Amino acid sequence: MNAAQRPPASTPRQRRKETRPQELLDAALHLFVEKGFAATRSEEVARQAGVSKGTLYLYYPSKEELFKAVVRHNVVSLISEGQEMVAQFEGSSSDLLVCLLNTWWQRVGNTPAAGIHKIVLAEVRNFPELAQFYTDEVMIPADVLFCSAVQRGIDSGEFRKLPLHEVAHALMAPVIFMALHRHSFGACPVSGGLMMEPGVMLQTHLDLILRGLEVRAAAKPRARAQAQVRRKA
Amino acid sequence: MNAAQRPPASTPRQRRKETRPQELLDAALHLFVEKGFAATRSEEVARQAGVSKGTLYLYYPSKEELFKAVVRHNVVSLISEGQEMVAQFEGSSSDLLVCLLNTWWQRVGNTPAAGIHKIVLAEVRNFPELAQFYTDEVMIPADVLFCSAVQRGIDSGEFRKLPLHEVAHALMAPVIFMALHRHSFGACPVSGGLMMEPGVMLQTHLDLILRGLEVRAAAKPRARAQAQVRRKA
DNA sequence: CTAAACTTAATGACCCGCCAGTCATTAACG
DNA sequence: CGTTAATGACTGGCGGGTCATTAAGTTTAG
Repeated sequence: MNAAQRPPASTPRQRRKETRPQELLDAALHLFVEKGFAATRSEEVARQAGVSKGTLYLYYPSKEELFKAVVRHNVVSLISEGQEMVAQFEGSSSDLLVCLLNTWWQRVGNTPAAGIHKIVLAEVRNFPELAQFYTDEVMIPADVLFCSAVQRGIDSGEFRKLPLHEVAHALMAPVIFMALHRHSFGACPVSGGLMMEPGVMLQTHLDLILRGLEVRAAAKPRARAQAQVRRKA
Repeated sequence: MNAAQRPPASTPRQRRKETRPQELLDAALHLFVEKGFAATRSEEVARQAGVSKGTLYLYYPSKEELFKAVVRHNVVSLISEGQEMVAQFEGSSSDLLVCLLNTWWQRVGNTPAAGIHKIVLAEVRNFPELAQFYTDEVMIPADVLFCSAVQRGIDSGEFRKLPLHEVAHALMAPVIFMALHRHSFGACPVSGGLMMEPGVMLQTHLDLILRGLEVRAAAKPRARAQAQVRRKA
């Protein structure tokens, strides 16, 4: 919307080598999340950061490299933070999961950073190099992080023995999915959209899944229903 | 990949008014899912259907209308099918959910149709008209469908009383999310991708969530952990 | 302390390829 | 021979990336 807000409208052609990269990164994050990678024009990123297109290419050699820089700056660091939390946590594993998901929501889901996943999800097939980059630097570390938290609960006897990756997936999917929607439909001025209170959603989800993970309770009435349908397929 | 496979390479300029729309729809579905809406060139759709670009515009007035036709043809019908299943089902509500999710996976998740959601998720913000269209014709009916299945379980006393929309969300998110990934990273030739067996995933997810929904079990040790974190936020 | 000379951040006009949608022309079919 | 399905060259606009030019800030000379 408001182009060139940094220079107070009276200082064209400032030389500020130090602060440019950060400003470009911020502008790029917002626009990428809003429009997607391919649909974002590099000139618009420059404008939003208060510089010309040429200046942008002075700091980042291509749009793709700019995008990678955005990812590195906004996502990668958060994952190692999470890993530390898992390593240091002292309460029950249920509480760890509660803490992990709540923190994720505050630090990622509720910020533009979550929009990055939307972009990547939609566009990796058109940009194979980004697929490798994002898999290595984000997807795999995040998976490891959540698997280790679940493993902790299984080791301590607090959780049932279930397939690690699948549980991690069931754990993350609803929150990521909600974040995705907030950055697509949620940002559209559509009457009748399915709004959902994030707090209620998180609480309900945790309530459901932690009960599902608990080790007690009589075992297998469910397994039969499952098998029954499977036979049909 | 293989352009113009319909005409046996020796019959240019066939007149086949009846069959063209279906062929164009098929070609469009594949390409939209693979590349996204904006990135798919209309000429390529025509090529894949074995006609020229001009012919495409003879049947659909614009790319956007073509897309809507694809959605109507591939998604909308499936939802009413699901509604019928809920109405007619005679077993327990747990079995209904099992059946619903398994069917969804077979009929949507595991087909190109699921890729449509990926596109929409990523691109609605650039095409506001599509937002309204998809909300009205897909999102809301699907939400109603799943909510009614959960409501059925609550009414019968089989499930705990929990917020409807949120439970429906927790129910659908992991399967839709898996489908999304199969159409993005899953389709990339990336070494080290997080592959997941859909069968195992579905089973684990249902196992978790159905236990979570069950009405028995001592109630609130979890609620406290939740509140504890909330206070921190 | 001023001014000329120099270094380099910043600019934006320009190049080039791409693509949605059009329309005058062509030819299949009855 | 008339109707109309099908064609593809064409237009107009867009956008990534470049590069010769401009000027902000710095150093050196007088």
